[in-house]
Amino acid sequence: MSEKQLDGVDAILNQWRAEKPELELSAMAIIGRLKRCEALMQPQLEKVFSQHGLSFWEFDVLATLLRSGKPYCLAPTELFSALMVTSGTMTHRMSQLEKKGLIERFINENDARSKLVKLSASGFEIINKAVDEHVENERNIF
Amino acid sequence: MSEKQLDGVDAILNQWRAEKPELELSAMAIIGRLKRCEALMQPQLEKVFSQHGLSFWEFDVLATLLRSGKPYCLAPTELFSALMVTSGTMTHRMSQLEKKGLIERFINENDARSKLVKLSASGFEIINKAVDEHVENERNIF
DNA sequence: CGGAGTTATCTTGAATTCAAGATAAATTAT
DNA sequence: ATAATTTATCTTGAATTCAAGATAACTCCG
Repeated sequence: MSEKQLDGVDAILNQWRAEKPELELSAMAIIGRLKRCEALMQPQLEKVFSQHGLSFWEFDVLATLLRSGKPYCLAPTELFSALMVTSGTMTHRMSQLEKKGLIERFINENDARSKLVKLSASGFEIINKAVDEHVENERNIF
Repeated sequence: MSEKQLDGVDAILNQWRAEKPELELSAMAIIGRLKRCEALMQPQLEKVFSQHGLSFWEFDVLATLLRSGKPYCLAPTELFSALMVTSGTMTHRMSQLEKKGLIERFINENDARSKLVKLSASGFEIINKAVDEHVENERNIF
């Protein structure tokens, strides 16, 4: 029953065995395949995003707003914390999404340091459909 | 025995359950955790690289040369194919590594279109040690 | 109240990457 | 042999990101 299909990771492991036989590679094998999984999955996921005119990061921001629930509105810090990017990156993303009309921004009554971010009507429409297809896509990947 | 420790992915799944209960999230749960794993591992791996004065991509290029075996020399196309980046990215990486003295380049006698890439003596020293520690680091991550 | 420290955001400049096009060398077909 | 095609690499310009520093608004304490 032992499978002998060599994959790309096996090829790399074999090179290491030849060049540095003293290395204990079991951990590398697992981490390597984990990375491989991600790399193979990425383009598949992006296919669905682009069908809705979205890039990966645009999907990410809009989906975060959607799943936050009504009124689909968060402060920038909540967003970049959830998305694990810097505040500077978030500033850039918000301005792009605002240009595309997918989000709207407005004053936070409770804290003048924030301009809140909210899904626009069209942003909601688009991300709502895109999420459905994304989830279906993830299921198909298995 | 069922663990009830909520992780970041669980929190996201719960948000989706509240906002869009019709979604079937089992695939998202797995893919989400896979991404989470990668995101958590990355800084840990970079810690070792930086101890050797290397960034992630520098380690990647040098390690690819090392595991190719003597004479630690490949054509640019072999490198960017292995590394899954574009040729333009590879051009940039090679020029940076050459500036740092970690690789050397020279004429390919068999094909004048290529300038071959070879680990320098110092490049070999550095990547050889870095790989040892990297493998150890990967083992510790478990 | 008023200054010190904290927090939220934005700005700037550099690094990294890719896509698309340009260039030059090798290969193939006539 | 030579034109057409393919292959290998590099160049260019745009996109995305981050780190570090700047700003402005809050909070807290005496």
